[in-house]
Amino acid sequence: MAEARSVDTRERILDAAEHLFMAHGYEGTSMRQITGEAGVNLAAVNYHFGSKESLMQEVFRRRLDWLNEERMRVLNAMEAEAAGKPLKPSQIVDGFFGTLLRMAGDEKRGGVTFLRLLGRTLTEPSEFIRAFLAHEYKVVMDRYKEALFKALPEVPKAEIVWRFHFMLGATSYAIAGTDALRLVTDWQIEEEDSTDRLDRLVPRLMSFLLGGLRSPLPQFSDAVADSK
Amino acid sequence: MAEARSVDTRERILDAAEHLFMAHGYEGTSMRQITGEAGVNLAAVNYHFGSKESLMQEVFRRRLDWLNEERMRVLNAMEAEAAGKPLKPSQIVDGFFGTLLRMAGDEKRGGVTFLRLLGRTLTEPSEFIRAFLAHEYKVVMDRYKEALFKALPEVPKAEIVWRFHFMLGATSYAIAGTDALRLVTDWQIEEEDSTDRLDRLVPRLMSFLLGGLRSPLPQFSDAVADSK
DNA sequence: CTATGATTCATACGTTCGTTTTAATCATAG
DNA sequence: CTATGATTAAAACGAACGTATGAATCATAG
Repeated sequence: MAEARSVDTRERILDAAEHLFMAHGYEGTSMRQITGEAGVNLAAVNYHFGSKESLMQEVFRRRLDWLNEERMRVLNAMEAEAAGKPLKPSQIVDGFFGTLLRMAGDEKRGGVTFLRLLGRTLTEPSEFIRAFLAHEYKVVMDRYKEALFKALPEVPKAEIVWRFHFMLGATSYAIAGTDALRLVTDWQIEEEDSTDRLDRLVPRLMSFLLGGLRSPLPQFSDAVADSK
Repeated sequence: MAEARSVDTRERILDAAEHLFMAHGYEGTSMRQITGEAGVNLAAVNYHFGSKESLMQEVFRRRLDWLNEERMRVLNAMEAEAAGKPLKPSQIVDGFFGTLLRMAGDEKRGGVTFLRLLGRTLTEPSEFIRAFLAHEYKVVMDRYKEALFKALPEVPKAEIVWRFHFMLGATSYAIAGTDALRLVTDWQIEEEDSTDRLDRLVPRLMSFLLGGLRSPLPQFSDAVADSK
């Protein structure tokens, strides 16, 4: 079997697709752009992946498989160490979001490009993408939610789920918008080079997420006089 | 001038476009879908708006003009009341994000549909949309950032800008993902009807945002031994 | 060296896209 | 009632899309 060339071609296509999907979105990227940037023939995508949709899924699977396994490894290790006792919220948050962010420093795992793609894709309208991501994420997400339930027994589960959701959003923006929202915020802050910025983003975001997660519970205006 | 029909048509197109852009994204929505749902002729969009891009801009302008003016009104009123003294962070956050969220309860102003569209679009890849939104947002954003700088004089400005960014992300997800991430999180929480959910979302999110905003400042690992 | 299967290539297919054109229809002013 | 300008309608445009086809090219097994 002659796989030497095809592996190269596959990888080149995945890299180009990852980059272009990040920059222009799924619908906004054409097969001709992808094969053009990858320097391969137009038909190569359908030959190696079958379709554009399958290519997109493979782009994500290539990175998410590792990420989710790593998250599982980290959580398992922490829970083994704790020996049945609840984990600290900061541990759990770091296991889920910190692992993700540290992935950005690893160019072998896609670096910031994939992280930005992921950040943007979580709000992507395309149905099949959301369904695919939901499926890929579900098992890990459930484990981390359970850990949070255990770590914060006095907080209603609904509240924890909401705050997990908020944390996802803040993280997604922190990644995706590292340059996207620079336009909006205009920054005017002392410039840091990108690796430096990433190093500092982790503690910055982590501090914000933990502050939000441990914030006092909201008081609903109908808390006493409940109408229904 | 016979404007009776054209106003109806314009509005019908804008409503359909708002809904479809929210559901399938800008690139994922075709002119034929829009005119089909609006019940108007295909050529009507180009007649009334000139192009698909201009239509998209008009969809946003119709809502954002009011929103940003309202945000300005609220901020001006609060600052007038404070008479030079710094505002409370909770006031500022509520003025910016609370105003946005309460817009969702106002069906005349687009309701949840527009809010979801906005949430998703802030991470939209299309260049012209981001540029347009940045332009529309800049003035208001700057005023609110200044207010936060004044309210939190002991916090470095860079940190405030980052946290504003994080808050935007959390809010965006809170809106856009009200059903998008239901797949991912699987919820399994007691179901609330949608108006009830929105009523409760505001204090929930506000509590999270304020917790994050006022969280202890992050400690950078190189804080003491600075290499450069 | 040749045969074989994997891969690459140029090219074309059928659709759908946003936009444009030209004619029909409408509301209203004179 | 008729003329006029605004709006709607039907049809078509070229371009770009994702995909499929069949021949050329490659690496390797026998």
